[in-house]
Amino acid sequence: MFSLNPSSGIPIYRQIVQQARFAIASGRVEPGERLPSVRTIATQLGVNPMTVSKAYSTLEQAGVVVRHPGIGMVVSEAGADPAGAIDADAQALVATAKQLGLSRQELVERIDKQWEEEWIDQPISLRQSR
Amino acid sequence: MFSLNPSSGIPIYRQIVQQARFAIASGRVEPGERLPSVRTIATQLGVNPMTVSKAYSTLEQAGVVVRHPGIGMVVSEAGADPAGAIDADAQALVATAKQLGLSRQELVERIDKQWEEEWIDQPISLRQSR
DNA sequence: TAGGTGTATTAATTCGACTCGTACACTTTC
DNA sequence: GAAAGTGTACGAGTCGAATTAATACACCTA
Repeated sequence: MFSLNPSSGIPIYRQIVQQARFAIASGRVEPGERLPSVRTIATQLGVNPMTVSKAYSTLEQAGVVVRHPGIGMVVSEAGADPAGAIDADAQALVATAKQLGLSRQELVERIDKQWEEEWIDQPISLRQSR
Repeated sequence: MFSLNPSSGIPIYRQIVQQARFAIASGRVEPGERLPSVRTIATQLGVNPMTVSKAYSTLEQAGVVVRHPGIGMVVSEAGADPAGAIDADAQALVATAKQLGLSRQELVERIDKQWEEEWIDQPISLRQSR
């Protein structure tokens, strides 16, 4: 389910977070389902269990999964909503915009401009060889 | 014109950048006007001129000011537009949103939600004692 | 030329991010 | 209760980027 790209420069735990998010956002793993155990992934990827745990903690804090003691990490209902993943970034942007005295309208215009210009980067998970 | 908050944890040169941006965005310094010289600020704040220079370089790269050799840093016309200051953040947000498969509409909705919830943090420059 | 402007270069240092080893608390299952 | 599974708190080590500074330089104005 997970694979690493050592040359990407992206930290291991972030790659795991990202891939889990895409797996969930794309419906490959549905709410209520379990993610593979920390040790399973750690063995597969050849990394320390703590590294995987850190990825899972990040996902939990983001509300994507819920920790069930003795069971594992289960995908939450809200976690299936991909919009949640960008709330942190959105919040930072809004804070800056308000500090600078921008109106909501002006901010949205700025977003639109970026939306048209921005290239779509391939997600890491799709770059991997399988 | 500038003051430091040593306990803020924010790097000196960033504090300078931020305060210059607010000074410009608020109209305290208008396009065509000069910012104080590197050495003037450095002496006032008790920091190295290079630190101030780094702040100025950042502002120049952002298009807020223009370098006039032998004269100093002059506020540019475009620099007065506060929207430019958030482009970098906006771009990051849009990239993430596209990766997650959000539509433009969904992203804007997310922004709106944050807009209503978000508290307005006092800008650093207003926190300072004068 | 004298006095002002910003900065290239280099180095020291700090600081946080990342990863891992170990040991632990907890739940399920038998 | 015992065995085998779950995630994690704690601590240490490593690494690299970010920050700041000292110095010397190129440039422009008057």
